[in-house]
Amino acid sequence: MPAKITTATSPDETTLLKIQEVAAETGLTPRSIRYYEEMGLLEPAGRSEGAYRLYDASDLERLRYIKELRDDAGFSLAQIGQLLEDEAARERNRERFRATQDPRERRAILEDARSRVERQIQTLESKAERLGAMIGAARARRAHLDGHLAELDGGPAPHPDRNARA
Amino acid sequence: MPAKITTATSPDETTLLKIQEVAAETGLTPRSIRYYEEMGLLEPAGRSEGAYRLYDASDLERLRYIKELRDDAGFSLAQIGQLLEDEAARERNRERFRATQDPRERRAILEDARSRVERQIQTLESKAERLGAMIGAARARRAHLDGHLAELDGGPAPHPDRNARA
DNA sequence: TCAGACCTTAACGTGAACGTCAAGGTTGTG
DNA sequence: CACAACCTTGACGTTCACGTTAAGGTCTGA
Repeated sequence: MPAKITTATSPDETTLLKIQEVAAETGLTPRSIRYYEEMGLLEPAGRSEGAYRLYDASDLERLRYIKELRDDAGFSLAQIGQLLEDEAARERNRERFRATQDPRERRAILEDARSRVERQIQTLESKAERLGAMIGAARARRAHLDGHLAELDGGPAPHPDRNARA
Repeated sequence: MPAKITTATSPDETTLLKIQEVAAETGLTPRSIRYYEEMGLLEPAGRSEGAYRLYDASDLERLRYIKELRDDAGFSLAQIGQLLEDEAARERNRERFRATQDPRERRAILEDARSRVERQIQTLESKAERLGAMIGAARARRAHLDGHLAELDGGPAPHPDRNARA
């Protein structure tokens, strides 16, 4: 029997992984995973009787998301913590939402959630925008080179400015 | 007289700045600028008689580029070093290009330069792509919330899936 | 010419994000 | 039940990207 759960939320015990398995699955190291927990970025779904950390599918998802934010977006763990905190608030709001029937309250909850997501989008988009500008500059350099290459190929008709986007 | 130059390349002495001025201009600290030099990311255009570092316009440009790569793209200084090394190779190629008349050699130089820029673009684009995916996911969440809000507004006609992009 | 603001190198300090090692407990397979 | 392979919690080490301080040289305006 693959380890009993001490937590209440045990959806399906076959889906629970030990830390090294999670590491293999996510490409993180066990140390990093523990460190993220230490930094408050996640809590394992449960613990075995012997206090082994046990992770479920949503934990994996979260860890992959953390890795994306770290590697792809280049955020610090502190920033990631902020983003995930907003995520957590979103979850709590879902509860509050289901708990009430009052449309006015529901609207408030939804709008709060929306503003949080909006902020995340803003954060990501500003990064993407600046990255896009850098890509644009690089493409311009490439276009310039292409112009010179074409110049070597055909006649010397530079027509100095074409091919702005890929 | 604002400091004599010890280097051969002195295009216009009025454009030369001391490190603190460069710091104010670029938003970096003097320490960071020296550290980047230490890491081989740039050399000041010249030195004063008393060995003060003196920077010209192209140095500022380079430093701003470094800052962009660091802050916006989130690259490590090592990665930035790679990108700038390619940049440097590009410059050397420009010299080699002007030095020859042979179309075959010119073509080779241009194509080498193009492949370097292409690599830079690939690096940046892969980052932008993954960032874009994350933004897409966030937008989907926002759309979901918007759906619920509309549901509260008008009649309960969810139509669950619209508004994929901003 | 000289005071004060700036610069130099050298060296040590710091926070983030882990790596690594030690000492011991847990699991599950033979 | 033995035992290898995993896990636990410390605790200390390491790398990166600087910050800070020390001891001294340089620049410039009054």
